[in-house]
Order: sequence, then C-alpha cells, then structure tokens
Amino acid sequence: MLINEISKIAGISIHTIRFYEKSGLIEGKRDVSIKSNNYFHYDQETIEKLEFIRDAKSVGFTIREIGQVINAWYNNKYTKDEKLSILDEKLLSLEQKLKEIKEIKEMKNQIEAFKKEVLNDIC
Amino acid sequence: MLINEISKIAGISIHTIRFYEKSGLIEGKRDVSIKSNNYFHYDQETIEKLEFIRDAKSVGFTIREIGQVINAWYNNKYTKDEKLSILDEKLLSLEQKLKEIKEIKEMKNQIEAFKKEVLNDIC
DNA sequence: CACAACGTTAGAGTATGGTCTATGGTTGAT
DNA sequence: ATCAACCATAGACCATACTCTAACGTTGTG
Repeated sequence: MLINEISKIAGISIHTIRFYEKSGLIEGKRDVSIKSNNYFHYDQETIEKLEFIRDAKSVGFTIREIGQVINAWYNNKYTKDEKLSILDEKLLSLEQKLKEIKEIKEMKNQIEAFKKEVLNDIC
Repeated sequence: MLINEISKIAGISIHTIRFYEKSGLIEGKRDVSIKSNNYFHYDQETIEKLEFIRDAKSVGFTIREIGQVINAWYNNKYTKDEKLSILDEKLLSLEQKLKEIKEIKEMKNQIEAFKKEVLNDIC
C-alpha cells in the first residue's frame, strides 16, 4: 500500500510517517519491477511497527530508542549480544518508570493537600 | 542569597535558574536599599520552589504547568475557582499517569518476550 | 587600583519530535 | 490532453526545555 493508505490505517499523518522513515524506524520498498515511479510501498509489518512506535512513545521512549528496538527486532543490524544489551537497557528504563509511581503518588498528595487549603480559604 | 549560592544549594545551573525566572516560575528580589547594583536576591521560598520544580518535572509536568501551580500557590494571581481548576487539571493528569502503568507493564512483557526469542536464537 | 570572580541582559544555539511548504514528477478518469 | 489527486525530496518552521556566548557592570582582596 502507498503512504496515504497506511497513514489512514495507522492514524498517523503522512508527514510523521515520512519523519519516522527518515529516522530509520520504518522502511518502504520501491517496486521497480511493476511501476515506473518511485513511490514507496508499505506492508503489514510497517503497520505493526507504527503500532509499536505509538505504544513505545506513550511509555516515554524516544525515537532513537524505538529505532534501536525495532531494528533489533526486524532487521539483523545487531549481534545477539548487542540485541540483548539494547533490550536490557529498555527493560531497565521501564523498571525505572514503574518506580516513579511513588513520586507520582507523592505529587498527587502534595497537590491534594494544597487543594484542601484552597477550599478552606487558608491559601 | 545570590544566584551562584542558590544554584549550588538547589543543584540547578545558573542558566537554568535564569530560564525558570524568565519563565515566571521563580522571582528574585532586588535589594535597592542596601546595594547599588541590580543583583537578584533569592530566599528559602525560592529553594522550595526549585525543589517543587524538580519533583514536578520528574512526574512529567511542563514548565508552563509547573508555573501555573506555583503561581496558584505562592502568588495571588488566580481566583479561588481558577486555583481549583488548575489543581484539578493537574490531579487528573496524575491519575492518567497512574493509569499508564498498565501500558508500561505491557511494554515490559513485550520486550521480555522478544528477549526470550533472542536468547533462544529464534530471532 | 588592578583584576579575578561574580553579577546582568539579550539573544544565539542545541536536541527532540514533529509539522508544513515549495517544487516538481506520476496516475487515472474524462 | 488535461486536471485533480496523488507521490517524492529538501528544507524551513514550531514548541519545549534548556545551554551557552557576548558584552558589559560590580565587588572585594592584595
């Protein structure tokens, strides 16, 4: 499928898809044998990648990090050890995010306490 | 205290402190009565604010959002209703962040599954 | 009184993650 | 053949959150 179609399916703008492609997260293929143009063709795998990008972004991974994971996953750009090192790094940062829950709860308490002060006209 | 001192106490660079001041998060006072210069003086309250900024940043609040909370807290720039509205907004986004834990755990499972594949040379 | 160490402002530069524009080629229906 | 609707690339532009530089004034110790 062409960029317009995958954009609609994935719910991600054409601009952003091109940005992800430039960033090395996804890769369209040119079908020289069939067409005279240089249009990029995208497949089901690209849709999966775009879904992964969305999920990974929502948990706070950067484009660079997402690129590492995707390229460890789909391409063979890394050795086994490099892949494991990348994945362990990401697992560690996810553990870190889970630990931040405590901080989020503390911030909630702090803001709730302040809200009570405002409600009681203390502040 | 002057900017150099508060920078060291708070562990935040002079540049960043000036950036926070420009952004309306903190406010130094000029002591015209005592000094002929135009140096800014900072107090204990500013240290508290800088600590709050650090905490709030770490849970994902933007400078703009942090500024709203600080200015609701320390200044009287907002009416009671405005204050409550700002605080409720922040509480809501904290709740949202707590809900994202599920997504983080899912991402962890996904990456762990992939790690197993790599370990077993499936991928 | 020199001079290092500190203070000020204005504004430029950086990185991230998009978002958009200009320019030009391709396709497909009428 | 023409024209809307699509595709491509390069590069400009935006917001966020810093980070740094330039140019210049102030302070305090030898």
